[in-house]
Amino acid sequence: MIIKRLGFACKWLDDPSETANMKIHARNRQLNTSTTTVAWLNRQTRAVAEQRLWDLMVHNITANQCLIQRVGSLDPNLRMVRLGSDMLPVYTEPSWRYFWSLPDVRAHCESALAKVGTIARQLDVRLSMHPGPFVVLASHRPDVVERSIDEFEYHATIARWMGYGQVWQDFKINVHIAGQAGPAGVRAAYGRLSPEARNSITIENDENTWGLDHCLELANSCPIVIDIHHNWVREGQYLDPRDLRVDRVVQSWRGVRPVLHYSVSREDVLDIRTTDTKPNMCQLLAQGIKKQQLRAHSDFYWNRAVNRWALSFWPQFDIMCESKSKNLATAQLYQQALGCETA
DNA sequence: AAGCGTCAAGGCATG
DNA sequence: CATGCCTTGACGCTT
Repeated sequence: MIIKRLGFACKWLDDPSETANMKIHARNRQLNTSTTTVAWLNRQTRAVAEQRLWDLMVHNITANQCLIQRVGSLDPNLRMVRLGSDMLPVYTEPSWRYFWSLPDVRAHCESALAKVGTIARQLDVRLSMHPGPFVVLASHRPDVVERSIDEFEYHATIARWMGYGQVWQDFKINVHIAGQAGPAGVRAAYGRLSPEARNSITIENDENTWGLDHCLELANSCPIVIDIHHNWVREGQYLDPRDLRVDRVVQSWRGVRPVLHYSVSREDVLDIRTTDTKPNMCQLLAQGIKKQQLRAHSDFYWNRAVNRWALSFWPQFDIMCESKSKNLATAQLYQQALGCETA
Protein backbone atom coordinates (compact mmCIF):
# COMPACT_ATOMS: atom_id res chain seq x y z
CA MET A 1 0.00 0.00 0.00
CA ILE A 2 1.55 3.26 -1.13
CA ILE A 3 1.50 6.21 1.24
CA LYS A 4 -0.17 9.29 -0.20
CA ARG A 5 0.93 12.29 1.77
CA LEU A 6 -0.50 15.70 2.53
CA GLY A 7 1.99 18.09 4.12
CA PHE A 8 2.20 21.61 5.46
CA ALA A 9 4.84 24.32 5.66
CA CYS A 10 7.08 25.50 8.44
CA LYS A 11 4.77 26.19 11.33
CA TRP A 12 2.59 24.19 13.68
CA LEU A 13 -0.60 25.83 14.86
CA ASP A 14 -2.48 24.45 17.83
CA ASP A 15 -6.09 23.56 17.16
CA PRO A 16 -8.10 26.24 19.00
CA SER A 17 -10.76 23.68 19.89
CA GLU A 18 -8.17 21.57 21.72
CA THR A 19 -6.47 24.31 23.73
CA ALA A 20 -7.36 27.13 26.05
CA ASN A 21 -5.98 29.57 23.50
CA MET A 22 -8.79 30.34 21.09
CA LYS A 23 -6.74 32.33 18.62
CA ILE A 24 -6.71 30.68 15.20
CA HIS A 25 -3.06 31.43 14.56
CA ALA A 26 -1.73 30.21 17.89
CA ARG A 27 1.88 29.28 17.31
CA ASN A 28 3.21 26.64 19.59
CA ARG A 29 6.53 27.87 20.95
CA GLN A 30 7.89 24.40 21.56
CA LEU A 31 7.29 23.31 17.96
CA ASN A 32 8.29 26.47 16.11
CA THR A 33 11.49 28.32 15.34
CA SER A 34 12.43 31.79 16.53
CA THR A 35 14.70 34.24 14.81
CA THR A 36 16.60 37.50 15.09
CA THR A 37 17.76 40.26 12.77
CA VAL A 38 21.16 41.47 11.69
CA ALA A 39 20.29 44.92 12.99
CA TRP A 40 19.46 43.57 16.45
CA LEU A 41 22.65 41.51 16.58
CA ASN A 42 24.68 44.54 15.53
CA ARG A 43 23.24 46.60 18.39
CA GLN A 44 24.48 44.09 21.00
CA THR A 45 27.91 43.37 22.35
CA ARG A 46 29.54 40.49 20.53
CA ALA A 47 29.13 38.24 23.56
CA VAL A 48 25.39 38.94 23.84
CA ALA A 49 24.87 38.47 20.10
CA GLU A 50 26.76 35.18 20.03
CA GLN A 51 24.83 33.92 23.04
CA ARG A 52 21.57 34.81 21.29
CA LEU A 53 22.65 32.92 18.15
CA TRP A 54 23.66 29.94 20.25
CA ASP A 55 20.31 29.95 22.05
CA LEU A 56 18.43 30.26 18.78
CA MET A 57 20.42 27.36 17.32
CA VAL A 58 19.63 25.12 20.29
CA HIS A 59 15.98 26.13 20.41
CA ASN A 60 15.39 25.89 16.66
CA ILE A 61 16.95 22.48 16.20
CA THR A 62 15.04 21.19 19.22
CA ALA A 63 11.84 22.77 17.93
CA ASN A 64 12.29 21.10 14.56
CA GLN A 65 12.87 17.78 16.29
CA CYS A 66 9.66 18.24 18.28
CA LEU A 67 7.81 19.29 15.13
CA ILE A 68 8.98 16.19 13.28
CA GLN A 69 8.02 14.01 16.22
CA ARG A 70 4.57 15.59 16.26
CA VAL A 71 4.16 15.12 12.51
CA GLY A 72 5.47 11.58 12.98
CA SER A 73 2.63 10.91 15.40
CA LEU A 74 0.01 11.74 12.77
CA ASP A 75 -1.67 9.39 10.32
CA PRO A 76 1.04 8.05 7.95
CA ASN A 77 -0.60 9.99 5.11
CA LEU A 78 0.04 13.28 6.95
CA ARG A 79 3.73 12.72 7.61
CA MET A 80 5.20 15.45 5.44
CA VAL A 81 6.44 18.87 6.52
CA ARG A 82 8.56 21.72 5.18
CA LEU A 83 11.22 23.07 7.51
CA GLY A 84 11.66 26.83 7.78
CA SER A 85 14.77 28.50 6.41
CA ASP A 86 15.35 30.43 9.63
CA MET A 87 16.64 27.38 11.50
CA LEU A 88 20.17 28.81 11.70
CA PRO A 89 19.70 32.61 11.44
CA VAL A 90 22.12 34.83 9.49
CA TYR A 91 23.99 31.73 8.31
CA THR A 92 25.16 33.43 5.09
CA GLU A 93 25.17 37.04 6.26
CA PRO A 94 28.73 38.39 5.75
CA SER A 95 29.30 39.87 9.20
CA TRP A 96 27.86 36.97 11.19
CA ARG A 97 28.54 33.86 9.14
CA TYR A 98 31.80 33.29 11.00
CA PHE A 99 29.67 32.23 13.99
CA TRP A 100 28.48 29.13 12.13
CA SER A 101 32.09 28.08 11.50
CA LEU A 102 33.04 28.05 15.18
CA PRO A 103 34.00 24.49 16.13
CA ASP A 104 31.59 24.10 19.05
CA VAL A 105 28.74 25.55 16.98
CA ARG A 106 29.41 23.15 14.13
CA ALA A 107 29.73 20.26 16.54
CA HIS A 108 26.34 21.01 18.03
CA CYS A 109 24.68 21.38 14.62
CA GLU A 110 26.17 18.15 13.36
CA SER A 111 25.23 16.00 16.32
CA ALA A 112 21.82 17.56 17.00
CA LEU A 113 20.73 17.57 13.37
CA ALA A 114 21.97 14.02 12.83
CA LYS A 115 19.60 12.97 15.59
CA VAL A 116 16.73 14.92 14.02
CA GLY A 117 17.35 13.22 10.68
CA THR A 118 17.40 9.81 12.30
CA ILE A 119 14.07 10.50 13.99
CA ALA A 120 12.52 11.72 10.73
CA ARG A 121 13.55 8.52 8.97
CA GLN A 122 12.36 6.32 11.85
CA LEU A 123 8.97 8.02 11.80
CA ASP A 124 8.84 8.13 7.98
CA VAL A 125 8.33 11.91 7.85
CA ARG A 126 8.99 13.35 4.40
CA LEU A 127 10.99 16.60 4.66
CA SER A 128 11.67 19.60 2.47
CA MET A 129 12.83 23.20 2.54
CA HIS A 130 12.04 26.22 0.40
CA PRO A 131 14.69 28.95 0.23
CA GLY A 132 13.35 32.49 0.16
CA PRO A 133 12.67 34.80 -2.78
CA PHE A 134 16.20 36.19 -2.55
CA VAL A 135 17.61 32.97 -3.94
CA VAL A 136 17.74 33.78 -7.65
CA LEU A 137 19.91 31.15 -9.29
CA ALA A 138 19.09 32.55 -12.74
CA SER A 139 19.81 36.20 -12.01
CA HIS A 140 21.53 38.16 -14.77
CA ARG A 141 23.81 39.55 -12.06
CA PRO A 142 26.79 37.29 -11.28
CA ASP A 143 27.04 38.54 -7.69
CA VAL A 144 23.41 37.65 -7.06
CA VAL A 145 23.96 34.17 -8.51
CA GLU A 146 26.96 33.82 -6.22
CA ARG A 147 24.98 34.71 -3.10
CA SER A 148 22.06 32.59 -4.25
CA ILE A 149 24.24 29.50 -4.58
CA ASP A 150 25.70 30.28 -1.17
CA GLU A 151 22.23 30.51 0.37
CA PHE A 152 21.07 27.37 -1.44
CA GLU A 153 24.09 25.50 -0.08
CA TYR A 154 23.11 26.60 3.44
CA HIS A 155 19.92 24.60 2.97
CA ALA A 156 21.90 21.70 1.52
CA THR A 157 24.19 21.80 4.55
CA ILE A 158 21.24 21.35 6.87
CA ALA A 159 20.09 18.41 4.75
CA ARG A 160 23.61 16.95 4.84
CA TRP A 161 23.86 17.30 8.63
CA MET A 162 20.52 15.51 8.89
CA GLY A 163 21.92 12.66 6.81
CA TYR A 164 20.10 13.52 3.59
CA GLY A 165 21.30 14.37 0.13
CA GLN A 166 23.30 11.17 -0.35
CA VAL A 167 20.47 9.67 -2.40
CA TRP A 168 18.43 11.20 -5.22
CA GLN A 169 15.51 13.16 -3.76
CA ASP A 170 15.56 11.81 -0.22
CA PHE A 171 15.12 15.50 0.71
CA LYS A 172 13.60 18.33 -1.33
CA ILE A 173 14.96 21.87 -1.56
CA ASN A 174 12.61 23.74 -3.81
CA VAL A 175 13.19 27.01 -5.68
CA HIS A 176 11.60 29.01 -8.45
CA ILE A 177 13.47 29.69 -11.69
CA ALA A 178 13.34 33.45 -10.99
CA GLY A 179 15.86 35.70 -12.72
CA GLN A 180 16.12 36.92 -16.28
CA ALA A 181 18.52 34.16 -17.34
CA GLY A 182 15.68 31.67 -17.01
CA PRO A 183 16.14 27.90 -17.38
CA ALA A 184 19.63 28.34 -18.87
CA GLY A 185 20.65 30.34 -15.82
CA VAL A 186 19.40 27.61 -13.49
CA ARG A 187 21.23 25.00 -15.54
CA ALA A 188 24.48 26.96 -15.22
CA ALA A 189 24.07 27.34 -11.46
CA TYR A 190 23.07 23.68 -11.12
CA GLY A 191 26.46 22.70 -12.49
CA ARG A 192 28.11 24.48 -9.58
CA LEU A 193 26.08 22.92 -6.78
CA SER A 194 27.35 20.32 -4.33
CA PRO A 195 26.27 16.69 -4.87
CA GLU A 196 23.84 16.95 -1.95
CA ALA A 197 22.31 20.11 -3.38
CA ARG A 198 21.93 18.45 -6.79
CA ASN A 199 20.23 15.47 -5.18
CA SER A 200 17.79 17.78 -3.40
CA ILE A 201 16.96 20.64 -5.76
CA THR A 202 13.51 20.89 -7.31
CA ILE A 203 12.20 23.62 -9.60
CA GLU A 204 8.75 25.17 -9.22
CA ASN A 205 6.67 27.15 -11.70
CA ASP A 206 5.73 30.71 -10.76
CA GLU A 207 2.68 32.73 -11.68
CA ASN A 208 4.33 35.65 -13.43
CA THR A 209 7.31 34.90 -15.60
CA TRP A 210 8.47 31.30 -15.59
CA GLY A 211 5.62 28.84 -15.92
CA LEU A 212 5.33 25.08 -16.15
CA ASP A 213 6.62 24.91 -19.73
CA HIS A 214 9.81 26.76 -18.77
CA CYS A 215 10.30 24.43 -15.81
CA LEU A 216 9.99 21.42 -18.08
CA GLU A 217 13.07 22.60 -19.97
CA LEU A 218 14.95 21.58 -16.81
CA ALA A 219 13.21 18.24 -16.32
CA ASN A 220 16.28 16.28 -17.42
CA SER A 221 18.27 17.71 -14.51
CA CYS A 222 15.78 18.60 -11.79
CA PRO A 223 12.48 17.24 -10.58
CA ILE A 224 9.66 19.68 -11.31
CA VAL A 225 7.27 20.82 -8.60
CA ILE A 226 3.95 21.99 -10.02
CA ASP A 227 2.24 24.71 -8.06
CA ILE A 228 -1.24 24.05 -9.42
CA HIS A 229 -2.67 27.27 -7.98
CA HIS A 230 -0.05 29.50 -9.52
CA ASN A 231 -0.37 27.59 -12.76
CA TRP A 232 -4.08 28.44 -12.65
CA VAL A 233 -3.31 32.10 -11.99
CA ARG A 234 -0.86 32.18 -14.89
CA GLU A 235 -2.80 30.16 -17.46
CA GLY A 236 -6.37 30.75 -16.33
CA GLN A 237 -7.16 27.05 -16.61
CA TYR A 238 -7.32 24.21 -14.14
CA LEU A 239 -4.49 21.84 -15.02
CA ASP A 240 -5.77 18.41 -16.04
CA PRO A 241 -4.03 15.54 -14.23
CA ARG A 242 -4.05 13.74 -17.59
CA ASP A 243 -2.23 16.66 -19.28
CA LEU A 244 0.87 15.36 -21.08
CA ARG A 245 2.97 17.90 -19.21
CA VAL A 246 1.97 16.23 -15.95
CA ASP A 247 3.44 12.97 -17.24
CA ARG A 248 6.71 14.74 -17.97
CA VAL A 249 6.69 16.19 -14.47
CA VAL A 250 6.18 12.73 -12.96
CA GLN A 251 9.04 11.38 -15.06
CA SER A 252 11.35 14.16 -13.88
CA TRP A 253 11.22 12.60 -10.40
CA ARG A 254 12.79 9.36 -11.73
CA GLY A 255 10.68 6.99 -9.71
CA VAL A 256 10.44 9.05 -6.52
CA ARG A 257 6.87 9.99 -5.70
CA PRO A 258 6.50 13.61 -6.88
CA VAL A 259 5.30 16.54 -4.78
CA LEU A 260 3.04 19.33 -5.93
CA HIS A 261 2.03 22.53 -4.20
CA TYR A 262 -1.59 23.39 -3.56
CA SER A 263 -3.07 26.66 -2.41
CA VAL A 264 -6.21 28.61 -3.18
CA SER A 265 -7.04 32.31 -3.45
CA ARG A 266 -7.82 34.24 -0.31
CA GLU A 267 -11.25 34.15 1.23
CA ASP A 268 -11.61 37.93 1.03
CA VAL A 269 -10.96 38.05 -2.72
CA LEU A 270 -13.49 35.47 -3.88
CA ASP A 271 -17.07 34.64 -2.96
CA ILE A 272 -16.63 32.01 -0.29
CA ARG A 273 -20.34 31.22 -0.27
CA THR A 274 -19.75 29.41 -3.55
CA THR A 275 -17.90 26.30 -2.44
CA ASP A 276 -19.24 23.77 -4.91
CA THR A 277 -17.94 25.25 -8.18
CA LYS A 278 -14.43 26.26 -9.16
CA PRO A 279 -13.87 30.00 -9.70
CA ASN A 280 -13.79 30.95 -13.36
CA MET A 281 -10.81 33.06 -14.35
CA CYS A 282 -12.56 34.85 -17.24
CA GLN A 283 -15.45 35.84 -15.01
CA LEU A 284 -13.14 37.03 -12.25
CA LEU A 285 -11.10 39.19 -14.61
CA ALA A 286 -14.32 40.58 -16.08
CA GLN A 287 -15.37 41.55 -12.54
CA GLY A 288 -12.21 43.62 -12.30
CA ILE A 289 -10.27 41.28 -10.01
CA LYS A 290 -6.56 41.42 -10.80
CA LYS A 291 -4.40 38.33 -11.15
CA GLN A 292 -2.13 39.71 -8.47
CA GLN A 293 -5.01 39.56 -5.99
CA LEU A 294 -5.61 35.92 -6.83
CA ARG A 295 -2.02 34.93 -6.00
CA ALA A 296 -2.17 35.29 -2.25
CA HIS A 297 -2.92 32.19 -0.19
CA SER A 298 -6.06 31.60 1.81
CA ASP A 299 -6.28 30.63 5.47
CA PHE A 300 -8.22 27.45 4.77
CA TYR A 301 -9.26 25.20 1.89
CA TRP A 302 -12.69 26.74 1.71
CA ASN A 303 -13.71 25.60 -1.80
CA ARG A 304 -14.65 21.93 -2.00
CA ALA A 305 -14.71 21.91 -5.80
CA VAL A 306 -11.16 23.26 -6.02
CA ASN A 307 -10.17 20.74 -3.36
CA ARG A 308 -11.63 17.88 -5.43
CA TRP A 309 -9.58 19.11 -8.38
CA ALA A 310 -6.39 19.23 -6.30
CA LEU A 311 -7.11 15.82 -4.81
CA SER A 312 -7.49 14.37 -8.31
CA PHE A 313 -3.67 14.62 -8.42
CA TRP A 314 -3.28 12.77 -5.13
CA PRO A 315 -2.98 9.27 -6.61
CA GLN A 316 0.18 10.47 -8.38
CA PHE A 317 1.49 13.27 -6.16
CA ASP A 318 2.14 14.04 -2.53
CA ILE A 319 0.49 17.40 -1.89
CA MET A 320 2.26 20.19 -0.02
CA CYS A 321 -0.46 22.43 1.33
CA GLU A 322 0.34 26.13 1.29
CA SER A 323 -2.33 27.72 3.45
CA LYS A 324 -1.94 30.25 6.19
CA SER A 325 -3.59 27.92 8.68
CA LYS A 326 -0.87 25.33 8.08
CA ASN A 327 -1.50 21.93 9.67
CA LEU A 328 -5.08 22.94 10.51
CA ALA A 329 -5.87 23.55 6.84
CA THR A 330 -4.14 20.32 5.85
CA ALA A 331 -6.21 18.39 8.40
CA GLN A 332 -9.31 19.98 6.90
CA LEU A 333 -8.31 18.94 3.39
CA TYR A 334 -7.50 15.44 4.64
CA GLN A 335 -11.00 15.07 6.04
CA GLN A 336 -12.44 15.93 2.64
CA ALA A 337 -9.98 13.55 0.97
CA LEU A 338 -11.12 10.66 3.16
CA GLY A 339 -14.72 11.53 2.36
CA CYS A 340 -13.97 11.50 -1.36
CA GLU A 341 -12.38 8.08 -1.15
CA THR A 342 -15.27 6.46 0.69
CA ALA A 343 -17.90 8.22 -1.42
C1' DA B 1 -3.48 43.05 24.83
C1' DA B 2 -2.99 45.46 20.92
C1' DG B 3 -0.63 48.32 17.73
C1' DC B 4 3.32 49.69 15.29
C1' DG B 5 8.07 50.18 13.23
C1' DT B 6 11.70 47.27 12.03
C1' DC B 7 14.11 43.76 9.60
C1' DA B 8 19.87 40.67 4.96
C1' DA B 9 18.70 39.55 0.71
C1' DG B 10 15.78 40.05 -5.69
C1' DG B 11 12.52 40.58 -8.99
C1' DC B 12 8.22 41.26 -10.37
C1' DA B 13 3.49 43.70 -10.91
C1' DT B 14 0.69 47.45 -9.87
C1' DG B 15 -0.70 52.24 -9.09
C1' DC C 1 8.83 56.50 -7.89
C1' DA C 2 6.70 53.85 -4.11
C1' DT C 3 4.47 49.83 -2.40
C1' DG C 4 3.39 45.00 -1.72
C1' DC C 5 4.08 40.29 -2.57
C1' DC C 6 6.65 35.89 -2.20
C1' DT C 7 9.67 30.90 1.44
C1' DT C 8 7.61 32.47 6.64
C1' DG C 9 5.47 37.56 9.47
C1' DA C 10 8.18 37.53 14.10
C1' DC C 11 10.16 40.57 17.37
C1' DG C 12 10.50 44.13 20.56
C1' DC C 13 9.05 48.36 22.00
C1' DT C 14 5.20 51.43 23.11
C1' DT C 15 0.66 52.44 24.47
